[in-house]
Amino acid sequence: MRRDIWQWGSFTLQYISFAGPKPTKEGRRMDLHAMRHSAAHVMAQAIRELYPNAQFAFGPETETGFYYDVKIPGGAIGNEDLPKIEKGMQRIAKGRHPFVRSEMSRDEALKYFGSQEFKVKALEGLLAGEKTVSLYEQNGFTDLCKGPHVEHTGQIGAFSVDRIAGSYWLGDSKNEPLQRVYGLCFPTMDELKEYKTMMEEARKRDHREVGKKLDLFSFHEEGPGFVFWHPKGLTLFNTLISFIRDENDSRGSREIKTPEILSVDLWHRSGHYDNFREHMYFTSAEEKPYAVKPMNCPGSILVYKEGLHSFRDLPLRLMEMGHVHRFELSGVLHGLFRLRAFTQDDGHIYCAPEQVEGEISSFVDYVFHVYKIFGFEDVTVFVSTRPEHSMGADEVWESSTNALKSALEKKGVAYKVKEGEGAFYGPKIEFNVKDCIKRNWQLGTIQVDFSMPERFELDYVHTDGSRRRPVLLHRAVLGSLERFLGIYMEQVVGAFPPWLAPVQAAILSVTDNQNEYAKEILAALKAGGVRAELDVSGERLNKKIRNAQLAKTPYMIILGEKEAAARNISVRLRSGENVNEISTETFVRTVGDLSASRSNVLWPVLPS
RNA sequence: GCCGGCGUAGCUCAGGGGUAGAGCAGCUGAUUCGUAAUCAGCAGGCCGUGGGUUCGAUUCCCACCGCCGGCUCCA
Repeated sequence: MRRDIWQWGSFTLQYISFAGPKPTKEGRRMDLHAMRHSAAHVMAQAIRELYPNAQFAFGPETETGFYYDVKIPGGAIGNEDLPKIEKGMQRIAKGRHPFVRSEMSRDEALKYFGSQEFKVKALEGLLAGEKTVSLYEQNGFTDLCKGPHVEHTGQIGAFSVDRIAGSYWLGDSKNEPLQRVYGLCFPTMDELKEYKTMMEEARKRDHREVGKKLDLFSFHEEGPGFVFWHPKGLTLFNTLISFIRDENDSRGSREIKTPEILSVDLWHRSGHYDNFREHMYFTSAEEKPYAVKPMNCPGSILVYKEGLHSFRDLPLRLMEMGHVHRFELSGVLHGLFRLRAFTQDDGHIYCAPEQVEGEISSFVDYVFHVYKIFGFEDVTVFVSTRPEHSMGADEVWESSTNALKSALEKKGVAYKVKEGEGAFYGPKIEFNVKDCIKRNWQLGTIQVDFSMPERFELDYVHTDGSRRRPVLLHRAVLGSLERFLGIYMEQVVGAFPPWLAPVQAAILSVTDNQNEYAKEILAALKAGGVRAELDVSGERLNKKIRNAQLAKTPYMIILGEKEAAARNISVRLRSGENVNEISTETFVRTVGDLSASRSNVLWPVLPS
């Protein structure tokens, strides 16, 4: 598990119910942190029993348990060791061995841990300033540790040794590689089981599997990190774009489109060359250097600079379905979540300084509105401050960060601060949503930028005729459309609402005798704007239904003798319910209405 | 990029130093059937790529590519 809940490309489950101390079956109040930390020590002991020469680095708790970074000189821990380690841990836990704290001077500790190279490094590095250090011992195993721990190993609750992964001393790939052994630990067995069930659920929802099963997209060796959209996936993608386009239009945004490859000079001027180069693709033509755009702002700025702007034009809201390329290390690619090229619903708002707050305020409303439509009701807001790698004066950073905070405060929107997580050109607000299995995802963002307007000498004519510098706001509601679709696929496990479903209706003839009628119905549905497919495969109805059901098709139009004779249709909903013998017009109108309102409902009033 | 694992038919997966198997999907035929898999037959693979070891490699070794899980990074 990663330490931070908003990270994507992976996810972190938050177990709210475990936020604080909790009584165990022993009736004691136990601190979960101490419990997990203690479990790490017990695991270390179990590992040492298996590999007496194991070298231990750090073993902290995580959000779902703990891990320990280990090196086995001349060997490695294998998957087959995990059950052994777990057994060892169970034995130690059963022994109810007390955790005994002691202190010694740093010099003594250096001698004491002489054979543990990482403990020595820790004492010489991180702990160099300490006079004394604390140790914890259980059952003959002593570790350097500041604690606290539970009283004895019997208080550790339910745990399991989960998996093994690579890591480095101090997390730096230049340092020595270590093995990280992850463990899960919860107060009770029920909670451990619940977590494991949830992980199983998450695996089943994996958008890469959904995409394959529903024939939405694929990946190929020939283009690692680049998605290939299939017809059904692209229908989804285009439907999403048309949705967000409508939302933008109704908020006064004008759409533009700018080139994907632009002169390197532009990227020097924008600061991307200095601050973002390692993520950029470069090319050349006629011996002139170009870069493939990793962001859309410079293109938008060129559009703004074309012509003179009056204060009356502001705020000028431009937006672009910008397809950007960003080089990513091969090891981080992950389905639609982490690509090397993706499409942003990327807006750039040029406004007067006094308009910033109002723009932010209405953007917050916009974001909440859209997320709700997708069933993301639980939104967390973060303000990210100046990162190390950045440009601009401190005062400007401070005032723009304050502008963000004050806009949120005036709206009464609660937020948390993420120090040093802003963009290189300005601070930002990030919007996180929680999906239905409690995973957090970062989606939208709005960023204040005083820097680009300066670099590109943007201006507008003020009321008094003087030239003023506008503020640039960068904003995205969905972020990466590809990634958003991946998240949403996992949210609904491929069962898209009618308005998004690539195939809205599957027309199933009961026997071949209805195939002609089925073709008529197909034409009628298509004419009515319903995305429909015909199944005249000669399979039995059961099989046709099964196929449509596995494809998560919202509506199955069943056409048998009865319907053909009465010239009506029967609808089986994805939910299993039926709306029998209605007119094609009623069906088209109903699906149309539900789609127009982006409803999640399959049918307005379910038959009883 | 780094650490570890994996790569066999369109998909899911068995197998294993003597040259490959299942289920589903596909094709053909029969069946014409009312709410989650009709039956039978056929076809389908340079066992990721390139080297090496060997009489012989898909199997063992090495390198590369890709994928998966992590580290780091990130939309």
